[in-house]
Amino acid sequence: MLDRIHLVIIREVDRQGSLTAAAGTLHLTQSALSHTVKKIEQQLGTPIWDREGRSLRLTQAGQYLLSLAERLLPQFEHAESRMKQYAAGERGTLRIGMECHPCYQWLLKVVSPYLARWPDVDVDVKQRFQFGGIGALFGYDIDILVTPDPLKRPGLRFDPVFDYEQVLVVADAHPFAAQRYVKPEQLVDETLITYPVETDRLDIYNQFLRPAGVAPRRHKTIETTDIMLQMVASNRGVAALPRWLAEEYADRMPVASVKLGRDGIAKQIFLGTREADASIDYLASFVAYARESMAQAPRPRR
Amino acid sequence: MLDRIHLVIIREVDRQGSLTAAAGTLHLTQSALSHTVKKIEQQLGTPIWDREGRSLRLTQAGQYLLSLAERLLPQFEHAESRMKQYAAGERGTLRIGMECHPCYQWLLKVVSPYLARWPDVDVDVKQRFQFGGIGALFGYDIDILVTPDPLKRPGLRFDPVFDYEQVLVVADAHPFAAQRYVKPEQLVDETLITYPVETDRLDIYNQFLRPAGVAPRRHKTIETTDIMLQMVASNRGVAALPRWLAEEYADRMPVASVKLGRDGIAKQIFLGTREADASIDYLASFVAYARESMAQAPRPRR
DNA sequence: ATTTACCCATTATATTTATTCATTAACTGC
DNA sequence: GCAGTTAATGAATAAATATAATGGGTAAAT
Repeated sequence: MLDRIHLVIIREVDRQGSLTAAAGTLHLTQSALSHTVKKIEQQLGTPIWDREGRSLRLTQAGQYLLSLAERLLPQFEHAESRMKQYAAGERGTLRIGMECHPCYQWLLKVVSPYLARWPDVDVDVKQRFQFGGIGALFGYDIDILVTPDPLKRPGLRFDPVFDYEQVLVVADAHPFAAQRYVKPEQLVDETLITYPVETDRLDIYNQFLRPAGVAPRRHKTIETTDIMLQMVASNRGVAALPRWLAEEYADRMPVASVKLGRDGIAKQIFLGTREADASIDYLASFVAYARESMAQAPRPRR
Repeated sequence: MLDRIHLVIIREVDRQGSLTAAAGTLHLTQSALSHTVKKIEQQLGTPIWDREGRSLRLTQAGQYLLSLAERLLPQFEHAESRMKQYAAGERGTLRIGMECHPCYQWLLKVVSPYLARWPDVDVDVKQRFQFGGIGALFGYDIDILVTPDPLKRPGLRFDPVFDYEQVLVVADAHPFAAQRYVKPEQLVDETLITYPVETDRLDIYNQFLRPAGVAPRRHKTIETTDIMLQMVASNRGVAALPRWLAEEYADRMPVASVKLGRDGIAKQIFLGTREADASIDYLASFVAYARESMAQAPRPRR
């Protein structure tokens, strides 16, 4: 029977590059590993590695098993840590996935009262996903997904938690700062700074530039909001961010917000959860906190 | 260490309802099971079942482990059958998921030459998904998804394989049969027959009725295409189906197709695959076959 | 060409772990 | 209360797993 330990071995041999090295990290002798490996290959009826001289290379079957291992082992590991938490009388870990760069600062505000209310729940935030946020939700890598792109799918549920307006942030000294709003065409001579994601996930492209058929002169990507705004402040480019975030920075930096188009760009942030988790109280509670935390925020039309 | 066998036990005890019964199906004695169960609960540090008299009830921890088992065990089982196929020199099993009721008949046409070309690949078709087609694809329950709703997500890839027109099928005797096309308003006195899926996945609602703000007098759902068309033939209602499918039936049943709206409703079918599987030749080959099989079909504008 | 350092496979042996048998205790329904 | 089940336990045994010691092979260094 293909067993967890076999997947562990396959993964570890792949990571370490050799049976001997893997034996070390697995606290086994090389001989022991050699034996189990031989046995499992016999049981499966197909080799997992091709022996090439003194090194191993995964066969096609082995590659499949490795991908299986990478997929299943984290779930075992998470289950075990969860059991440990049950044993210790704790409630569990809330794994939050973020698909929305600037939301991080908002998240912090929600998390802090939440942690106070649920002292025995841990919160873990992930920002990188192999198969995107939805994939992570389906794959049980995270329990909650923070995203601006909800995606109604059977088994998933998305709750809007707050509305905001996406605005253009420019230096105080920039001519746009005095305008009531900017038109798409005005950006053709600007440098646009965004987070490093595909352009078709950027609203300023989807809802502003692309419909008008224009593109900025240059497009730079920057990971962090702080650096991004420093660039904007020093007039090296313009950026699109949520208004509430821009206004926070406006207090301490020479930047100003301008509407994107006459009506502005209205956005919403959603929390995605699995319907199967509906009965987990501390999870539902997080959604409730998130909703409340921004109940007072401006609500542009949908 | 939480192991596969433990998940098997948890699942089997849940299915059988008692340790003794589970021991039977697992080919173990009751004693053996009792010992392992005790040991694993010790290792995890938390009970999996509450002993209530002589029956067991899952604790919260146990419920989590059961859901883990239902999620992971099928993957182990599939991996093993796949290994068996490698061992036998076969290529594998292509698991096709269908999210498109009437596509079944089209699929048969693609599968038959495919099976001839890949005699050592098995094909398996699934039509029910716990978390929808996308979830099944992410969760490695299927390898290919046939769907009219592609969904660009990281890690997934969708290829259009054919275009078709969605038409209204009515009885020959029906007044619509003589019209060049029907208008949405004309359906208000009709009974609409569809497959049993949510209305927001039905194009006749999304692209025809809802934009015009009308609804049919009655809405019936039927699982199978044959029965659906017999209902239509006996003038008990009208149905929306692909033109190529309707025309096949028109040869042997008194039914006719009418355009939906002046321009008709253009649709496409996509095959979804995981990008991680790009190198699996027999999988890519299926997509190629699917594409070719309908290369001669009419291509309405996108 | 030879040495050195690795690496994997094998055999026989030792140890640990899983399973069974036999028995007890506890519960359910009659 | 009794017959019929069910789960838990302890000691004995069977089975699986790990180890030590050794050998053969490969690649890089001398």
